[in-house]
Amino acid sequence: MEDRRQEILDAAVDLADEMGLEAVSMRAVAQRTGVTPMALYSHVGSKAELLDGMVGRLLAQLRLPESAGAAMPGGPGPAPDAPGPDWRERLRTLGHSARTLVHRHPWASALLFSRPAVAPDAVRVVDQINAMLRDAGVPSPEVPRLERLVGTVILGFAASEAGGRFGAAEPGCPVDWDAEFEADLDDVLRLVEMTASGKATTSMPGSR
Amino acid sequence: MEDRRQEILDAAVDLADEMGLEAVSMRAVAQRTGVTPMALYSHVGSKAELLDGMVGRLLAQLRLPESAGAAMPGGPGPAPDAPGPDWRERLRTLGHSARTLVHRHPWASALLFSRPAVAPDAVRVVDQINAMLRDAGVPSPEVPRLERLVGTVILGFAASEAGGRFGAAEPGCPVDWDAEFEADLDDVLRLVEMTASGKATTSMPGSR
DNA sequence: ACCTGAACACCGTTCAAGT
DNA sequence: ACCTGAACACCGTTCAAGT
Repeated sequence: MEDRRQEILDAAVDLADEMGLEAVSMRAVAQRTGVTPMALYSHVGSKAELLDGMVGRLLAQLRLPESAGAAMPGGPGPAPDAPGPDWRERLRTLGHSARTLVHRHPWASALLFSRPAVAPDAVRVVDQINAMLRDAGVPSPEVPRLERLVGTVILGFAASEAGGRFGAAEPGCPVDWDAEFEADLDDVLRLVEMTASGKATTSMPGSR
Repeated sequence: MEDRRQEILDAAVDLADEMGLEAVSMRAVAQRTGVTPMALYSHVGSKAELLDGMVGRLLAQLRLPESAGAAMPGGPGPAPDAPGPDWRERLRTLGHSARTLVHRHPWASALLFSRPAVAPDAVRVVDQINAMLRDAGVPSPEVPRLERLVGTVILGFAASEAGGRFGAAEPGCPVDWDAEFEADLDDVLRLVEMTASGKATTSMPGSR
């Protein structure tokens, strides 16, 4: 029964949302689940695994924009020319979803930097971005690098907001963070376009 | 005597370098300084302040590229036309310094996201980047946003490397991270140039 | 297979006391 | 002003024992 594990993970996420990540102890999570601390170890192995599971839950619930030409009504046949949202719109949507997720769970931003994109929920996101970049016309050898760059900008912005790096800029000049994020997304899109159109000098020769 | 404080901070930095950040406890730092745990509180106030002081020490030792037309030999008179390294070279140098610093102190990347750029050592870096962007011709209202974006890309890359987000990409296809960082810097430079030349639509209207 | 209780080796921090 | 020792309320995890 993996049911119990999910229950534990959800309790831990709720606890982090309400009291902060430092309040997430094996003992506190156990109490919230109505069980003894040691009972957790049958389901999560260790605290590190608990934290991994927590970000996994979050990534799983991240709503991804549907890829172009997918999820069309009218039968299982492929519809390769169906005009789904174009890559620009999909990338913006993904960016907004990710930022919203971090707003909702600020404690997650630090963990997202420290866990490799290895869990299926994480590779799902990576694959989505790769697909967008290919649709944009980015040459194949540049796709992985650009995927990491796009992820770094989006995640870095959200982490800077959540962690406080952007905090308390100028007291006399309040910053509109929504608008700034939009402008950053614009810049990222332009970068992708430039790489796609070959205006950028290819600075990544054969990997090796 | 602020001397003792520095001694404590350095002991903590050494401890983090050797054993990781989780080994940095008040008790361990005290032992390394040859003092009782409680004696630390006269100098650092709390553990949070200790961590702040640690990143402060690191930022203070970050070697910044000399700004254009500064530190010229031959008297205190201003030499506004002295050709120091151009903004491109200075930004690359800063990027490499920051990445090298995080390589040397991987534990610092998480802290850099969670502390506002408020300490004098941090604003020193921010001001440097602002100066580079002005030299590049970025319009004034866009300078602060672009400073944050540049910082986010550089810090985000270093944090992804140090934290493990980039870890274990494809086993069959090793990635040259030095080359990737160089390519990312190229992209950032191009973005700055575009903003400077006004090719980018100004997406940040009057704040508010 | 899952859960319990006691125990071990730790934490950050407060407090009264020393010099 | 700076340091000490004891104490408080916590940690993650191991281990033997229960069902």
